[in-house]
Amino acid sequence: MNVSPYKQRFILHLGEMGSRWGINRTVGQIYALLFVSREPLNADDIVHALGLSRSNVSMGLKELHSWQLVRSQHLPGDRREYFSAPEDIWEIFRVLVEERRKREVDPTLSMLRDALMDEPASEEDRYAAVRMSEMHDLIELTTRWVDDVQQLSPNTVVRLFKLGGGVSKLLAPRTAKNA
Amino acid sequence: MNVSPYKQRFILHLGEMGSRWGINRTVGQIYALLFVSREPLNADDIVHALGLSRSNVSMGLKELHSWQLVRSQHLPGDRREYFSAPEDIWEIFRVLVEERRKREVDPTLSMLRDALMDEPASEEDRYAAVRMSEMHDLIELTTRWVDDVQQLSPNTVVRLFKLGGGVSKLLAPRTAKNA
DNA sequence: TTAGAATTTCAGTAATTCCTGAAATATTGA
DNA sequence: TCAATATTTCAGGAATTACTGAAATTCTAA
Repeated sequence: MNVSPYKQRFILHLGEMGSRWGINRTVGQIYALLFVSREPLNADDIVHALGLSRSNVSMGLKELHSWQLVRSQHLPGDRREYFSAPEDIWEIFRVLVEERRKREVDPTLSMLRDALMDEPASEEDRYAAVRMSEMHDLIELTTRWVDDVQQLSPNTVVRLFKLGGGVSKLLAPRTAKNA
Repeated sequence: MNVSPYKQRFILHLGEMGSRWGINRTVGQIYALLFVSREPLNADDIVHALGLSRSNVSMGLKELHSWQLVRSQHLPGDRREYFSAPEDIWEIFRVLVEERRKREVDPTLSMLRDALMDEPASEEDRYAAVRMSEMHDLIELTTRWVDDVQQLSPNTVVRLFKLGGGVSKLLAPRTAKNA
């Protein structure tokens, strides 16, 4: 169908990358198509643009919805549902980070928390406990920081990120307390 | 075989999570086992501990090696190869971030760079170009920042992360130039 | 060199994930 | 309410990925 070669390249790439992420090829393609489309699309538009079956598109949109990566709306005088990716790239980024965390990090964090409640029964297990708590603490530190930064405005985040490693100069010199 | 229930829980969990990451269950289990083992293990140890086939363990270790997540060494008077996960959790974290970036982000970044060299041929493509460059810029900003922070000492990173959103107070007030 | 031990490769099978078409369900304008 | 249109569900087949055992290769101590 009529997807320009310009868009096509992007769509095919995100489809391939999809499998390296937790999503499959067609879900990646559907998202890519919506991302570069100025106007919202209905399911049949997507079927024709990408050559997928109607049911596959339905399932793909459902999955993207569960990731909160697509919005749906109705156009006046048309009873079909129209889909689009949110405009704001920062919003997209935020949602993506949050959803990946929910799926890939949180379960491990809570499993570690639980497991560390148990008393290790042997020397070996004591070592395992140390390792697991190292992992726990690192994950917790990182996710807390991510939560915190999510609260800042995009502008602040941009300035912060541009500062890069230079930010360390702003930190108070190390003391016995926070060393 | 003799993996304590304490460790078992952790190993099984990381196995399941493996599939949400880019690795499969057995690779996840092998890594988990090494991570909580004080002593390096040889391939047969792993076979017995996890009940996998010898060839599967061999392939799994190879994959972990390609991720730079395991080290191998030889013990005196034993010609078998012994495997371990690096001690330093920060080193592990750094490697993980770097490898995932290499696999999941860099290909997209360079694809976007390439694609954006082409002249969009229509109004539609012009919109696609804007979206793609938004994506490009955000990825570049983020990965550059990650590179930068990787240079800091773990201690500095901990202090920085603990600061969380509070870091914004340290930034110079917004000016016309950096707004 | 060579025999035995350690490791890797690989073809075939098992398991999982993906995708489709058909049928069922839901929605809405008349 | 009904009929037309839109959407979802789902069983089965296609495609992909994971795993195994057997054979090939590599390594090393004697």
